[in-house]
Amino acid sequence: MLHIHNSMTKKKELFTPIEAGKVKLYVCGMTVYDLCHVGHARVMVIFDVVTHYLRANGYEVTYIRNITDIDDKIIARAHKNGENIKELTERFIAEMHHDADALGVLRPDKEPQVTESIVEIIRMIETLIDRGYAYTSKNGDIYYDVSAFESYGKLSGRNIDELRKNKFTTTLDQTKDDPLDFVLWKAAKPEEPAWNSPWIRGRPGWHIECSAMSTKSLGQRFDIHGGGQDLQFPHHENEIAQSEGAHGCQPVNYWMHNGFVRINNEKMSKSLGNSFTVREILKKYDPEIIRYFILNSRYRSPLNYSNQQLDQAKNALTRYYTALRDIEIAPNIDWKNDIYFGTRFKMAMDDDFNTALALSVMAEIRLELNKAQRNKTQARIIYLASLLRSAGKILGLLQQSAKNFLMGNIINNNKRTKIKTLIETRNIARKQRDWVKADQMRDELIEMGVVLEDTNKQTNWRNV
RNA sequence: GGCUGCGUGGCAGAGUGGUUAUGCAGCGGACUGCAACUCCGUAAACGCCGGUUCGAUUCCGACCGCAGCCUCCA
Repeated sequence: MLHIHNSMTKKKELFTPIEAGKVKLYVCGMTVYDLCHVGHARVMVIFDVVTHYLRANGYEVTYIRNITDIDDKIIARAHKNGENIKELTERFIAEMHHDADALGVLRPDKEPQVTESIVEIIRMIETLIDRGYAYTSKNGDIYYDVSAFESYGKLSGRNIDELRKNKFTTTLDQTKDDPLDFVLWKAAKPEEPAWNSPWIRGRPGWHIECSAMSTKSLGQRFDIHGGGQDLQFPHHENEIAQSEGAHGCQPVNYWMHNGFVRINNEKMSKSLGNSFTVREILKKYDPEIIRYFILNSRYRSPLNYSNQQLDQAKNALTRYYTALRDIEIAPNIDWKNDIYFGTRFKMAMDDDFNTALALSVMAEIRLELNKAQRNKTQARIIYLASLLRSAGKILGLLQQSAKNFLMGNIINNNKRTKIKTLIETRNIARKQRDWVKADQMRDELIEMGVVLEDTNKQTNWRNV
């Protein structure tokens, strides 16, 4: 029985979909003006696992992750680059897909873009005006009237009066009736992209697009809405105000917010200038290492980024793949049918997607697998290795060939040949009990970043 | 200032009112020509102070420290 921590109630709740057997999931995706950083990777990986797990439980999942392709920062970046906005956003959408693919993140079922949803956005704003939740300001912008929405603040635990106090001390926007009101539609400056509307020619505000796109893709009510913790306020709060204001019903049943990635105990973010792009990390680490690193802690906790952490993840994965090396997988073996490990894996995942605990079960499977290898119990070896691959599939781990993970860095054929030659020479020396020569060969390989493992049958090698 | 959340062994990270995961690293042993791999064993923790309790790391309260949101942000 799957339980999900609902940010709205701050409790773990039994998951019950609106429609039996189906799950509608919406996740706030990227604003595309730069490369993905680790924080983006975290959202993508987490909800990829959520989707995998729901599907493994037999749900038919519709997974929507939007792309914000028009906003102030995009305009500013395009201007700075001297680049066309469309070119810029298309470029970074492609880059995002590149990173997502590398990380083994499946594409969502749909990735709606704001610029392709203007009609729906305008329609929703009209509804909000009709229903008394929005007004036209003096300068022609359309604002949401927060005071009209009684339960404003319920998701983030804000008190409207407290918020007002803070707002008054900072900015006072003369065009708004209330400093808390937020813009739904705003006038575009001359060179900015703009669309015709019943009001001023302009473009949508920041929050309305998610309300419009989730409605467009999933309907007025859906099961799960996900995103980073920083979106809880004001973005998701405003989304609720918009959707509920327009439709008169609660839009989302379960809100899931993932914790931040931190670096040196500080939130990683572009504005702080302390972010690492996925691309940078991929230069040094296999993408699966990033995935393991992300899934080794619970999605709601903060995640500290450091090279030491990635190295630990790398060592752990090396041990998994070492255990899996040279074993044929039986594809019909499914973790769900395993009483001992499978049940505990499921219990972990059922507990609000406790991937860290699920990984500890996988570590136990690995131990049993290694024991089976020592005992040479062939059927058991195949079973456990298949079990490991099957469970790993939910987490998007252990899906590549062991050789690829362990030896993949060295793609240069000459180098491979040299490694092979050195190993052969060394093994001849070993037969002749010429240990000095044999050790020379091995040292030379270590210099090349290659570690040897002798077995009775053969000598295996892998990258350091 | 307001509102959240957090503080677990060397590092990372689960979890629990009593038997105290897991990973990486360490130590001892087995295996090995020596290593590596692997296995066996081992040590080590619950911020501080009170309270509740037969018993608290786990519940409650104060304190200290940290992070986040309140402005763009995954």
